[in-house]
Amino acid sequence: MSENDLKKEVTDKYSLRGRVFSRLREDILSGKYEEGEELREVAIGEELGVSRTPVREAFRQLELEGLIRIVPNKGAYVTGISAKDVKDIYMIRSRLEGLAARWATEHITDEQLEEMEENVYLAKFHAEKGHLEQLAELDNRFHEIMYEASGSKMLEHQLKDFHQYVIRVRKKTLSSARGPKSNLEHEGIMEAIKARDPELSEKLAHEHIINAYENLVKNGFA
Amino acid sequence: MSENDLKKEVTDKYSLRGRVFSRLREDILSGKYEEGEELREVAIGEELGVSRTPVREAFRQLELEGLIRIVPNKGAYVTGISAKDVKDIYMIRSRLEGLAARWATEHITDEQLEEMEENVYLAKFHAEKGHLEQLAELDNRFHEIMYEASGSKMLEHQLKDFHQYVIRVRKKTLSSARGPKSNLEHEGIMEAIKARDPELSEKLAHEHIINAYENLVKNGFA
DNA sequence: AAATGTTTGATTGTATACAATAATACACGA
DNA sequence: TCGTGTATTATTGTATACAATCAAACATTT
Repeated sequence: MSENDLKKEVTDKYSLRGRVFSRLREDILSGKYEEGEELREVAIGEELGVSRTPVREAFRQLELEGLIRIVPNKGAYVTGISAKDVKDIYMIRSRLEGLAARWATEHITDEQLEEMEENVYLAKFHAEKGHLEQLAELDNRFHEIMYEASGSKMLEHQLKDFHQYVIRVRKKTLSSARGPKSNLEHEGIMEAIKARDPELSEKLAHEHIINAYENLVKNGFA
Repeated sequence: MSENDLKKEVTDKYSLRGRVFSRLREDILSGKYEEGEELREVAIGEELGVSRTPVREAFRQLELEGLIRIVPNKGAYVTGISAKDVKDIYMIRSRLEGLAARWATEHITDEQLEEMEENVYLAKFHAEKGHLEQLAELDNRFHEIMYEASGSKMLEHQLKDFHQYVIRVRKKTLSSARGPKSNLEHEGIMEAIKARDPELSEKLAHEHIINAYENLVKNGFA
């Protein structure tokens, strides 16, 4: 590996620690554990059939990922996300997604561009049919394609990190009917990328996230 | 604590793990350990007088912070920073510093503004005298003030994270003679904040980081 | 009854023993 | 000599035992 990520992906799926980490992350994001709930080392260990050691190491990582909060000598608690946190995340994302779009404009490959076009086209279809599930799936994928096309592991990692929180937030809100409008905006971003206009693609991607946030607020996010 | 940080600061200075973590981070950032150097659990433990357990837990955190890279069943290696990483970091920072300046414009307190003015004033003095050490110190502090003034723990945490890398990079380059120009730009940002012009302050802070990067390149950063 | 001290149990923090893995050195045969 | 297989050793991965800490229940004193 010539180019090493600064923030390494936690991909050690075959160690117990890695499995505990992935599993706990999933469970927290899916809402299995409530906000503020206390996670006990032995209980988690027994549930997953491992000792406390790998559980503790996974805890340390989850703490740094921001999913749990460890109080020394007390315990580990699932962190909550405040309304302000959500706003901050979306505003930060808006800037970084803008940057990703700019870089994608400069580095996207033909294959990636093709997948993007396919994505937008397919989304249009599902929007007409009212398939919200598939629409959400395609929405996520569109952004991932853009991250990958940016050609920056650093930025990709940052944005994927934030995406975790977005997923958690979405769980708390009704899946809105923004799908079609969102897809239209995707199309605009894509066209700007195709036109090799970094200025425009950055601007549109930026606005896209702002719009998503405003939609969230309008839909009564607490 | 009503508002909880999403990404928790690692502040557990009184546990062995916390001390190992802080110490290793310092040593890596200061350059005591070279890029690619392998860190062995027992060796580190012996050096700090602790067993492997706290060392391992600290390793997991350092891995997520991106300072080391853990290869399963092999070892922990100090990560390197490529020229592209540096560029990516500066570009990402440029956007986030812009956002921080915007928010600072909206949320800065009188005390913070006063410290900022003092900072710029003092820096001007040291610039004239050619005190590079103090100038660099004040430079760092200026940005920290802005992070704090942004009123966003999320953003503050992100930017402080990146700052780590900036420090490492600076170690590798001659301390440039950019100090005075940098301070002039700080003054501009501050004036925009004072004038309550978020648009302008974001733009200036953004450009400030771009300039810093270009200076880095000009000064022959590899 | 209120406040304070004490005991007890549960939980985390750390050290250490043992298992699994990987790299190295070496022996052996083609 | 080269390549392959095997033994050895060092290192990480995991489990467990013990120490330190905290919280809650209980007792004691005023």
